[in-house]
Amino acid sequence: MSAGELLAVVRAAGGLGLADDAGCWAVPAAGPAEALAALARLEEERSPRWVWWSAQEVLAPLAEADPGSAGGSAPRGLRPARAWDLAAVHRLLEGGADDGPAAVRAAAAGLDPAGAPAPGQLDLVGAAPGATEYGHDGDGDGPLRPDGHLRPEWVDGGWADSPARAARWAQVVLETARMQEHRLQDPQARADAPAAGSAAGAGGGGALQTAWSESAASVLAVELAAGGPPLDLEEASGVVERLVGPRPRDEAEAARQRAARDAPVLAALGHRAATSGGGGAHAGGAPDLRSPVQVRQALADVGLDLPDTRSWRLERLAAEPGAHPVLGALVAWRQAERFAVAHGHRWLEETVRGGRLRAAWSASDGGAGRMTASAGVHSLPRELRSAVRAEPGHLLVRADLGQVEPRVLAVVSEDPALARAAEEDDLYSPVAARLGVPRDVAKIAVLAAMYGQTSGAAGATLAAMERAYPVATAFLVDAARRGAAGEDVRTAGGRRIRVPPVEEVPVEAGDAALDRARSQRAARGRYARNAVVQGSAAELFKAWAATVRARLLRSGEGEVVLCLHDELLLSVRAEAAPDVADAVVTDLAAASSRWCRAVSRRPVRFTADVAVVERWSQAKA
DNA sequence: GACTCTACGTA
DNA sequence: CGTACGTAGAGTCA
Repeated sequence: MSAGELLAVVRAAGGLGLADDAGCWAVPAAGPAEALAALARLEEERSPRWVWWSAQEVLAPLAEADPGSAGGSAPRGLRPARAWDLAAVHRLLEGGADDGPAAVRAAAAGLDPAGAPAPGQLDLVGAAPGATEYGHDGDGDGPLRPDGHLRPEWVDGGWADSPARAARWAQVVLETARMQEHRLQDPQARADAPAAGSAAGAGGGGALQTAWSESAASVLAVELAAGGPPLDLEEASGVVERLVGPRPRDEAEAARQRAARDAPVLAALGHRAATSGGGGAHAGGAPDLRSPVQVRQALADVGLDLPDTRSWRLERLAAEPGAHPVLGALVAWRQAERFAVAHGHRWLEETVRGGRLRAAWSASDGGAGRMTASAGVHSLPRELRSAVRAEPGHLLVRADLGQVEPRVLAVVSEDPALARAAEEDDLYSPVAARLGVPRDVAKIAVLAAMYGQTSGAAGATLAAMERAYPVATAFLVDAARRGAAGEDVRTAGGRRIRVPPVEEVPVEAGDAALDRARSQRAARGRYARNAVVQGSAAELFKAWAATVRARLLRSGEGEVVLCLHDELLLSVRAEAAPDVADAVVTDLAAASSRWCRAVSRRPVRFTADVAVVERWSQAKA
């Protein structure tokens, strides 16, 4: 077996099931530590491409069990160099939310997903001994039903719970990967929604590359969950105290603090503050500031009739001469309240453990397949970023992709003029020259084209955009057209973006129904138009992140601690930081040119700002 | 308890 | 009548 050959693995109570092209076998292991040792040995000796239902399922328990993990917060457990994640590839091929084994197998085998066993469903017919239609199956309790679907008893886990059975389950895992591989390279299998780029749509190596990097991102997501951004708890607590006050010792004190925060706003509204004592939010008829309805009414009572109470509206009014004092007070209250509720003391207690921000990470979420994180890690307020701080002996390397979405648009649309603009460090300056408008107008026009914005200043420049970059514009218009018709689209790497079907409206329907249908179609169009760019950008980002991860894995110099759509944050040993910073740029060049070759005919330049910092908040060098 | 609405932080 | 995400509280329905 040479490096990179597929090796399927399944965990079971008494050990592991493994399968490669030569067959399947069981490896008994008394506990997770023994299982980890066995897998680590295989990684060392064979350097395979690991195949699993999901990285999460296999890797997360091993990380927990790693005996070398005591004290350290670096990634633990098995650190695979290569993976094939059936769930990740399934999401790529099919879209949708269900990426469990039953759905994955059904799609890979080209079976009707409706026939797949639902979770918890007993397959009485298939499992019944002597059932005639399955009588030819000499393996009545095997992993597969004669119709090709998985047997529900195996899906639920109970029946694969010995090393020997796990080995047979691993055989199924391997076979499913081969099926996915075939489908990835078969244009017929993906005729439902043509790919954005040319190469991926035509099959070939491009699709495999995407499957590999999406699988690597899946591994990275598990490692981010076990690691994550280092947070200086004392410093973070200081920031929170400064912004929302000291940590309350009990609920009564918390209520007093809330009342104290409310008081200035209520006073400006002409109300006496509610007396403390939790629950009595409406004392003296004062409005509940946390209720948008009551706030709007209260503002109306002082002569401010507003359509809603959004902060940007309040801020604009507050800035006017002679503005009502409640406006400024309310804006300040909103900021403090928001911070207290979303990133306050309770948040610190719940999400910081062992000096790291602990979150659940998903490698491909939402419509477009971006990485997501829970616990508000992706919406960490700027004020807290100074507390994301390198651990002793380490430094942070932060790297941002520059203008990634218009560059990605150049790739997926294969627009030669936009690709030429991407040669510049600042893509928008040649675009501005070509459009004959100032740079900031050009930037708005490009973004508006990608987001489907038609109103305001951007709308006026759209026509110029269309003349200057007809290929890119036509690409976006076509994606929007498909979306508006309720048809699926695909990203550059071939990710299927499911577009919900549009509602049919009978001709005799009233104006209101027709308006609703029109706005629904427009919304679907904007969604699809944006998703092909945003989703393709997510793929490029993950290819880059996977390349960086692989380098850090080989060198042992550090780890990825945060992925934020177009930004990477690494924790690396201090002495290695300058070299790693250089390497991240090299890795982008390698990953982006590989990605461009895989998904299109046109190379496009990508850039990154990289800096070595102690704190995340520090400016790029 | 599950759901929608409003709101707001990030990209 | 610019996209995506996660989160929280108020309010509604069952």
